[in-house]
Amino acid sequence: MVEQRREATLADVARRAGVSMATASRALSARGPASSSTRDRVTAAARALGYVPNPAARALATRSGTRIAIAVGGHTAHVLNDPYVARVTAATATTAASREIGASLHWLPLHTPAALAELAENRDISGIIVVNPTEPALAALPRSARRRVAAIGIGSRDVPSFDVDNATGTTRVVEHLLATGRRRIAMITGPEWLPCTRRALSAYHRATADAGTPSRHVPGDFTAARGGRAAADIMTRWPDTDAIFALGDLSALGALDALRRDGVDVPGDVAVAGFDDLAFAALSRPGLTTATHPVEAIAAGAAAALLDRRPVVPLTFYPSTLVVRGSG
Amino acid sequence: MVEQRREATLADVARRAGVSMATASRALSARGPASSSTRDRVTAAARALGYVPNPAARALATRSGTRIAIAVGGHTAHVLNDPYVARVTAATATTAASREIGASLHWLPLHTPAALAELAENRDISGIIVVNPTEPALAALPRSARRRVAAIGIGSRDVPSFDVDNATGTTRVVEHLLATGRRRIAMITGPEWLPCTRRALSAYHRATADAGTPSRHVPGDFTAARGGRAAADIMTRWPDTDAIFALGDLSALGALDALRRDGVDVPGDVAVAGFDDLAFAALSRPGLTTATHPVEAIAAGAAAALLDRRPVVPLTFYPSTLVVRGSG
DNA sequence: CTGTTAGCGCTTTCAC
DNA sequence: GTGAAAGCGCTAACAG
Repeated sequence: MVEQRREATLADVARRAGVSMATASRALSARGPASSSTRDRVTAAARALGYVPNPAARALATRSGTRIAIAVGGHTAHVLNDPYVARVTAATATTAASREIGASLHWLPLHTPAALAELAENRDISGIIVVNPTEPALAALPRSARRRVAAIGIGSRDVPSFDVDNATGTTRVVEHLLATGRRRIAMITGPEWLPCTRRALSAYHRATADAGTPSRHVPGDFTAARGGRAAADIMTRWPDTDAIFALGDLSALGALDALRRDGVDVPGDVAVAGFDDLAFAALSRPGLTTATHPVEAIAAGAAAALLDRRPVVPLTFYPSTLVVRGSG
Repeated sequence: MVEQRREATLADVARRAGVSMATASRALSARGPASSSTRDRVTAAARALGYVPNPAARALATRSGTRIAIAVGGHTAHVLNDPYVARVTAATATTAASREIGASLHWLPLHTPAALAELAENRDISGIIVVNPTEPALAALPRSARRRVAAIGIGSRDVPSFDVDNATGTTRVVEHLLATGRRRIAMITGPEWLPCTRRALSAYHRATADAGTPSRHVPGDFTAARGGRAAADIMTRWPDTDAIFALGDLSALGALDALRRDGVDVPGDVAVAGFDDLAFAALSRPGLTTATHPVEAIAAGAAAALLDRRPVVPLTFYPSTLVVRGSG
């Protein structure tokens, strides 16, 4: 740690290394030609001076942007208060910090698919992480947005997707319920406009079909209140249901509560399982059986892909593992 | 919305308004002199061109930074995964978005008070929000950091504090417990090194003293596990305790669970109350009695103070209100 | 009140 | 492989 009166600039580094600023820039950014001896001298000078590049200057010169935007679709700006969104934001802001940039959080009105494209036009934004995008929003992206957008949820030809493997996670949960003797398993999903839960729904259909048991599906919205209503709904329509799997712990906890209130014993009469493994899943009584969701790793992966601008596989799935607790 | 081949720059605006760039800059930023007629012309030109200032250029010229940093003290970087920290980050990133900047999240090792000062040196950072700072960290700040740091927690002569009014919140909770007949109320606080909970502790001491009831205090760390252990500890040391108040819903839920496991009836034998009103406080059985904590408003207030660089009162308290549920 | 003139710190042609 | 020079878009003296 070298103390400097004012922050060292590239000019200082170049001077100390006895080269021009242009050379110093190339050597440091490893872009363009540079002899290895020069590179070493420049690197040494930079370290000696405690040189840290000025992101604003770099952004201005390269038009690369100064922050990574997180965009979340929803009916109201209220989605920005969701704990899941908060986790994504914190993880992104941590990754961003290590690259000397920031993260900003934006609401995308659900019925304005052009909003995402508009964000992508903003040259001050290095890249965008779209959380739970819809197909129309993705389709409205101009080609120029390629490599500038990554999705946590479904992707598209141009937008790589980083997501939890909710198909396998779902399969594991359903198989666990089947293995413990459940035969009439109902599922509560996310909002119907949310495409990224479709894979989970298919996995559920397949798992129940394979077992020769019925499929019973009710959409939710990831809130506890709606989860409770969905559970009541399920028990009315299919009174012999012996397990409820909700895609989201919050909904599952809401379901758990509703069942209990209606005098249904959990897990005696009906098993309940969730998805996400939130901190609170371990605190309910009975504890909530669920599947993990590595949000932090997913957000970090998406952010890194965006910032590194390196070619990336179109679909990256992060594994989800079963967590068995008392509820089912 | 006007479509432009390339983004309009200040030069375009100035040209269209028939003034110099300097004048356009003054007119738009409302800094420095400018006749109102000029101002109007410039504003109109800017709107017509759909002009949006380039934050990177502005940051470079003014050295004002491109992001707001959130710094959280803790023993390990694990504190960055805390849901409370995530809420603060999301709220800050939202406020930042409206100012075209970003937010980054940083861990401050607890025993390196200089880490905060070092962050404050970074000229790419517009301002810092310190979450739960310690006195040594604040004391280590150079004078040059004035107006660049705001605290969510304790402040100092130079650092304004934005915090929930946990003294009043605590008083309300304790008075509620007293009003419902509790007489031996114990309190679980945060870590002992965390100064921002002291006010709450004093309020607790005062409220119990006023009522002529004993004070029973055990430190915690805001986690559920520790809350559970603290509750067990309390019941061992003071078996006649009839209420436990935890400064943090997570701890309260942990306490609730531990009591239940030990066969203690809640609220029959012992009432339990928390603080924060997390989403999950409403989902436990019995529901958790608690006090609200307007994290989003606090973070937005701190961020705005930092970005506006306007004089700010040293201490801003956000009100906390009692939420009575089944646990006490 | 307004225009001119220098930068802010970095990258990037384009010669050499 | 390296250097000179021209910006990126904006603000801040300093004259007038």
